[in-house]
Amino acid sequence: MADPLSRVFSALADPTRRDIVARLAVADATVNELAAPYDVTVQAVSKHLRVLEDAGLVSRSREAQRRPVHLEAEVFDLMTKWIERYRRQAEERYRRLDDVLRSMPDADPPPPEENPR
Amino acid sequence: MADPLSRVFSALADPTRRDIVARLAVADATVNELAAPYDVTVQAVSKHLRVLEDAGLVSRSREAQRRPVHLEAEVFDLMTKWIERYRRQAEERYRRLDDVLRSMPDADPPPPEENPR
DNA sequence: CTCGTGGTCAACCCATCGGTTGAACAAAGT
DNA sequence: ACTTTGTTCAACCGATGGGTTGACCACGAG
Repeated sequence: MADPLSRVFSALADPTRRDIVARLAVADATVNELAAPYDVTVQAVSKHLRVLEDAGLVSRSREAQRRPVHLEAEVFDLMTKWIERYRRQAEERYRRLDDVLRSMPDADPPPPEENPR
Repeated sequence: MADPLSRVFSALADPTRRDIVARLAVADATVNELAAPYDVTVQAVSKHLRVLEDAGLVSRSREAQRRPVHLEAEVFDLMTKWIERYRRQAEERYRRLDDVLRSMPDADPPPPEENPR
């Protein structure tokens, strides 16, 4: 699975990984610190970090024997760009459909915003 | 994997699925139409649509024996909200770090931005 | 009623994923 | 030099994911 977008999306498809990102947004942390709250082994968390790193979401520097993990914000843009593009397109299409319905000879009463949100 | 956010992210972690979304942003389509461009079976595409549907990205209506697929834009917000939150936080943190560095009395030569990006 | 057509369900295959344990490596501290 | 602390590597395990084939169901056309 080479492509960057897939890597980012699937990296964030895991709750633990998202939580790690959330915590890294507050402050850098080491693997052990990150692993503490979860009841999985440190190795498991290390693997998670590897995934995040491969996705470009995170970087590890070296500082003594510690390896502080740092959140890399830029990659987010990749996603937001993709998402926004198709969201806009879909909404645009929705708006146009709306216009069409509105401009329709009132043959078929348009279901009056059936949307019980 | 119950939580909605995970479902959306992992739904979009697949290139084929993203492509389907991209095409549905232009116009609704049936399963067969959607399957045409790819060299996989219709069943495979049907499965993809199921995943997208479970993620709330897509809805299938019934129209004669056809089942047109429609892109649902709202779910995107879930993602963008999540992403934007942590991106802002990370950028904020970066900005603050910058300030700190700038306001530092040049006592201890701060490891001069050891960050060979 | 029967026959295409559009779509799904079911069972299976193999690769990947999240997790484990156990060993190894790297850099202090003693 | 030996030990401790932090981290990763390797091998394995069960579950899930994307794909297949083959049967099945729903519908409209003849």
